Amino acid sequence: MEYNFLEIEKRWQKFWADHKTFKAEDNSVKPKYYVLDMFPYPSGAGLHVGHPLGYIASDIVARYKRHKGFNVLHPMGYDSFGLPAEQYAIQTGQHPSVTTTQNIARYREQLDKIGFSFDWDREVKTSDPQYYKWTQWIFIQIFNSWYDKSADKAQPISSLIAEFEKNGNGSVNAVCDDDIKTFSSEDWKQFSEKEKSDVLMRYRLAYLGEAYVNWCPALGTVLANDEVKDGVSERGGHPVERKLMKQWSMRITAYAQRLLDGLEKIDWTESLKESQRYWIGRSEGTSLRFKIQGHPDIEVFTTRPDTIFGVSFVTIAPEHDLVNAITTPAQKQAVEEYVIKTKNRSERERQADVNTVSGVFTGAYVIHPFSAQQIPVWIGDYVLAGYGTGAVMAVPGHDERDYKFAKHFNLPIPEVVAGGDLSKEAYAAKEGILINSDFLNGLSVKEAIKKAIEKIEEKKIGHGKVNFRLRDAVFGRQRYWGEPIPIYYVNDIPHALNENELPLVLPEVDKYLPTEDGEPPLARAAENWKKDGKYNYEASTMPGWAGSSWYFLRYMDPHNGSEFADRKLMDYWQNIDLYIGGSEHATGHLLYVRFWTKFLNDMGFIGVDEPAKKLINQGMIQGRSNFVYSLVGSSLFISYDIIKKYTDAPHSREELKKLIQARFPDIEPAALDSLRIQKLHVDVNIVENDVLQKENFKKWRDDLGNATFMDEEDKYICGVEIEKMSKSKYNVVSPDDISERFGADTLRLYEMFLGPLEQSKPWNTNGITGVSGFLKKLWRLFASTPLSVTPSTPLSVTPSTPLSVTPSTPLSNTASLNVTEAEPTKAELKTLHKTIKKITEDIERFSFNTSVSNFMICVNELTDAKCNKRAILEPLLICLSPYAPHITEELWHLLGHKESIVFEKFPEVNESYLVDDAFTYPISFNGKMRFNIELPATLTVPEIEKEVMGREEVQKYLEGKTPKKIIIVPKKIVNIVV
RNA sequence: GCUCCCGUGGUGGAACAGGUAGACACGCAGGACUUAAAAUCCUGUAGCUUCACGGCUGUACCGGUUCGAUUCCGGUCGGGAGUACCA
Repeated sequence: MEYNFLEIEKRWQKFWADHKTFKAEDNSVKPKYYVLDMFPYPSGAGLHVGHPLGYIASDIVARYKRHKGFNVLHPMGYDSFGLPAEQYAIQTGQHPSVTTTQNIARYREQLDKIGFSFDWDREVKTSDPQYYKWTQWIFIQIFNSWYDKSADKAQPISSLIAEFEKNGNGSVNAVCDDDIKTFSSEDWKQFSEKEKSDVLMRYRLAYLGEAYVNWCPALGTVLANDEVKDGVSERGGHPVERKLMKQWSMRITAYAQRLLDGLEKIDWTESLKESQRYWIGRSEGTSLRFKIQGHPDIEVFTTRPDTIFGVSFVTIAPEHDLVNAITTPAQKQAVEEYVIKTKNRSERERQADVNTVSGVFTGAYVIHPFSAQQIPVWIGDYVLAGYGTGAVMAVPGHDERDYKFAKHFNLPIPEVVAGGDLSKEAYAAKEGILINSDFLNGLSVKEAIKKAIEKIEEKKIGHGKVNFRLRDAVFGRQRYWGEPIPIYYVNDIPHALNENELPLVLPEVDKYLPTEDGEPPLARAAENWKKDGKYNYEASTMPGWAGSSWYFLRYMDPHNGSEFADRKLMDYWQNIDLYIGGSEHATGHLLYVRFWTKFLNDMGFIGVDEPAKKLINQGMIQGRSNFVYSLVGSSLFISYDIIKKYTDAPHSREELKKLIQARFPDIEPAALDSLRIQKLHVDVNIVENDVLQKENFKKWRDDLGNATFMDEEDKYICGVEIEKMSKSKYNVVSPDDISERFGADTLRLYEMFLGPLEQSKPWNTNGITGVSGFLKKLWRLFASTPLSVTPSTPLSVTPSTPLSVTPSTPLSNTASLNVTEAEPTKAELKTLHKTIKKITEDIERFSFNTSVSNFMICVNELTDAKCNKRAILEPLLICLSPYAPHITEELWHLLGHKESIVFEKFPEVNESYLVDDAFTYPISFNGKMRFNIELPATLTVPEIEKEVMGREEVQKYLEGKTPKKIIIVPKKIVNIVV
């Protein structure tokens, strides 16, 4: 009987699908467990071996938890809106939905071959109108809300309107735009409809507002901060510039503090929490107003109010509102030139040379609030318009950037905190004693900060303030392939659609490009794409992160047509117990999904305020590229080991020439003469253990048919480098190929065996024979005949057995196996229970690589013991089934079971089998090992001490001296300190 | 620059709470079976030293705490990830 994995895996995958084995129950008395993978964007390239890594881990946990008696929710879906499908559409004219559907089908086919236990009935696709109907609905809820600081939660906008009508906005404590004028209830009632709408817009959590955004001209759209890396777009790498635009945004800043606090109670990795903390960027400081003759005050934010007497100038951003107003006629030209210059610099240039100091004097002066001195106002692009107030009080003595600026423009650098050497550099440390600072003199920095805030508040020129680095999230995208924003305009006033008008379905367009006058592609929609036939819809669409910000909830009730999900179901499933995905989503998706969860919780739609209790970032699997070395001008390929030997020094190159000439006399003289060697990527699929398969290589490309090889012992060795897995590098390994050659179970085990889940590592197929051999060994434990007298009769197990065989009538029967009903020995029970214990611990702490090792140890021991007893093998199968579901299911049925192994209870550890009769203690003196003593394992610590001290060898070593201390670590060691 | 993570054999990696470092696997070497190959099985495999028993050195480097450190603390070097004029 052979282990025919291809036939077995296909058959069981079909069985599970037909029987809906992995259906999650909505009404269950069992405890729930929700394991979720970050759903993929279905790209055209299909899956490579790196993609399923996290899915395999989550699948193991899901299957394990089922064995442990949990009702498991383990769904999968697709984040199917996105840029690549749209760009493909622009090039080919093919509708993105067509490409997306094809890609999804391909993904599904590949996923199915790995034997995942997903409940496919719950599949969601963000581009499905029945899904994005509810994305739009949630958008409307956010649009119809404002953030009440007093209650510290979102509230319906109707409550704000009621307050305006009653009392105006005087006592409203909201997170909103910061330059809203105060109005009374009478004022409010006088406002026109448009004015009312504008005012409300400044309070809404989803709002249309003017803001500096990341504009990407090449993509023709705005991008969120997390979609921009190093000044270029994350997708495509196009330059990005700052642009003032009217855009839909989300007031995520309202949730900054709660997003920060929430991190404390969730089990995510420290590094991930750290990057979210950094992204949110809370800083405590003081807001402070400087008076300026004839103009509104200039407000600054500082974390160092203690250095107030060290201020020698004030710097404002080039985009600051007051730039034009305060500039004196004499400076007007210089300022204008500077402002235009900085505006034209792309964000990337601006970031690239952060060390170049630039700025210009406005000619204006502010008055120092305490010393009453005149302080010059400068413009500098090191001050960012978007952070704080866009203005800083410059303290060159104690801030590096101010220091550089002052040095460059020869401005005074007063010292107000003792401890540094200001002739060399700024002293920015927050320690030291204040000097030259009037009422702050002699205080420590900490005390001075407190005192300065007191004085500032006393003078009513400012107050203590917390600032966040986090900016509101731009929500509109000038793209086609996204959710339409459910807004229409009547006389330029935006209105949200009603629930019964959803979904607002994405209209057909003739082209997927912006219109000639720069409107987003949706503006190309036919004339009749209008609300009630006359009102224009919003033409921008939602960003990629909209659909993924709540999908974990939709899985709980994916087909609900009347709500985004039923509250009862959401209360049962709560939130994700284990979430697995890449760390690249740390400051994007993972922040937005927390934001929406908190919002939905505020509004009472859901009962949880964090989406995931535990999160694991799986590492990236890199590609392992192979190279061949061609002699330019010839068809000769030289093996890497020869290249390595002969290319370092010039004289060895001469030797190489001679060598080539000796072995290949017919070589083209010109090629030999120049001896240029070109390194070329070679498809890793025609390389085995870094040895080139020459025949396949010749067939790989047409021009290689007459390739000749120079190598040693007929082995052409390829060069190796670790790179990102990509088609162009010919280093993509497809999971399909691995499954075909070794089986899906082997693929699953090997991906886990490769190393810790969270670590990035290169894919290397070389080691796979280890796990493949392990499964064969396991099979032989059941099917071989090491003990039996008569070999098992070979049943009709031809590999071509048709799939129609229903697994409830097993392919063959127990007779074909060689498993006995004999009583297991103590040693066999120990092997089994040791394994159960280790595996349980391994899974509970997500250490999948060690658990694979532990299975191998177990099977090795059982093979050595020639153990083929049912009482040992059956529990082992259950333990292994989360990892290698197909082979275990097959053997389980061959053992005569009718039910799927999926529903079996996970075996419990019986500790009594693990207790040894005797235990060997290493005895050390002062930490140095000397010898071992065997003692009964049941002894208590004092008994061990007594026994050890009674031994002749110990006494001999002590030579009559009394030990100072005896340290006994039960089951480990006895250390005697002399 | 800042923040976080990590440095263990030829390789991937184990060592979970400070207690016999190198489990397990790959690779390599030798052997068995075979006409041969594949497959399978057995033995060895950190370094130095010893005929051998054994001994010594070893977890990037330097130092500390401890009877005992891969593990804890301080410093240095090297690698990776995130982030970047955030006042």
